[in-house]
Amino acid sequence: MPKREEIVEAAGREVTITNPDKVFFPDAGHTKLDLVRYYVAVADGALRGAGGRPMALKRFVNGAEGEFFFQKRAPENRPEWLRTVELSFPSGRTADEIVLDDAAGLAWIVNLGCIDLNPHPVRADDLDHPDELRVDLDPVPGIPWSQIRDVAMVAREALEAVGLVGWPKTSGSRGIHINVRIERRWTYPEVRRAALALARDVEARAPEIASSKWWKEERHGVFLDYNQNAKDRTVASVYSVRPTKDARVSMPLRWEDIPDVEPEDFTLVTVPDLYSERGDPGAGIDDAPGSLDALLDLSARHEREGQGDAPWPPTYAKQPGEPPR
DNA sequence: GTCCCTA
DNA sequence: TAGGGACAACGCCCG
DNA sequence: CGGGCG
Ligand SMILES: [Mn+2]
Ligand SMILES: [Mn+2]
Repeated sequence: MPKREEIVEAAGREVTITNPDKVFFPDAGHTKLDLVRYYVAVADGALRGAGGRPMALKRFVNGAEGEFFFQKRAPENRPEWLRTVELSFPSGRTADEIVLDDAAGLAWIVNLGCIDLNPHPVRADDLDHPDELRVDLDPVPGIPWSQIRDVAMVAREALEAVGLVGWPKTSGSRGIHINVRIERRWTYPEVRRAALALARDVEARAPEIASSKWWKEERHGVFLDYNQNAKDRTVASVYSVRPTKDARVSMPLRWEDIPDVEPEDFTLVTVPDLYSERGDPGAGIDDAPGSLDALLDLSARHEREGQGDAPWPPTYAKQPGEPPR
């Protein structure tokens, strides 16, 4: 019995899917081909989040329950229509990362074993100026969904206070992400400082349930992970399927729906129908890029009041003004 | 998942 | 030609 | 050297 292959047509191209019947989600029974068909069905929405941006590949070649590895450098053998862009690292090393433009690219990376999409917050034509600030809400173990949702609503108020509009989504795991479309006028360190100022403001508004502290030992409730805005960090983007038993999706939400939804409502099975019947709640994200001026003013105020930079993650060189790590 | 080498 | 092995990120700070 | 953290 030769190994079966399936040719999938997407965006006017034919993409070969090897081992289409391989079970990627044993519990739910979804195959690799199911995953490809999912992404083709929600391609416009998924590409609004991941398209046009360099991305890291997180590969689960043995399915969601298997080991994974990251791959930054695009495979040498790739279709000529697949775009890449060269990223540079502080070490001087470089990587040609994949940039998705259409559903065919989506299908092609799923064939590699990618389950979720992990784009950088920049567009391929300007790798130094993010157009997205990411508010990453990470609950510490044991925190209920109701509290995560409450912190999200506080974050919405804090964003509104500095003239910004957030676009919320379930992370597909336990948390919430709020993406903020911004003008491409600030560098990575500036966007990170803006995210830190927002995290501190949310903690000040809701000190019982929110924390901006990097050290796990000092955290409580929901941690606002400002470091996820450092250069070279990626976040699973909208409509990404996550490697959970039930194939959960990172689902864009309308703010008014947040009180009524649970993360488990959104899966590889349920989302395509929601998408075709109710449309994409994140469709307007590109309409009005915002300014970080007010949030950076808040950061400057924090600095004057004795709250300067906060710790950076491992693998980053010590920054000027950074407290002990 | 794919490539490359070897038995 | 079947099968095994290699390979697929970022790479610093602190005590 | 192990442990920090996504
Ligand atoms: Mn998170
Ligand atoms: Mn995080």
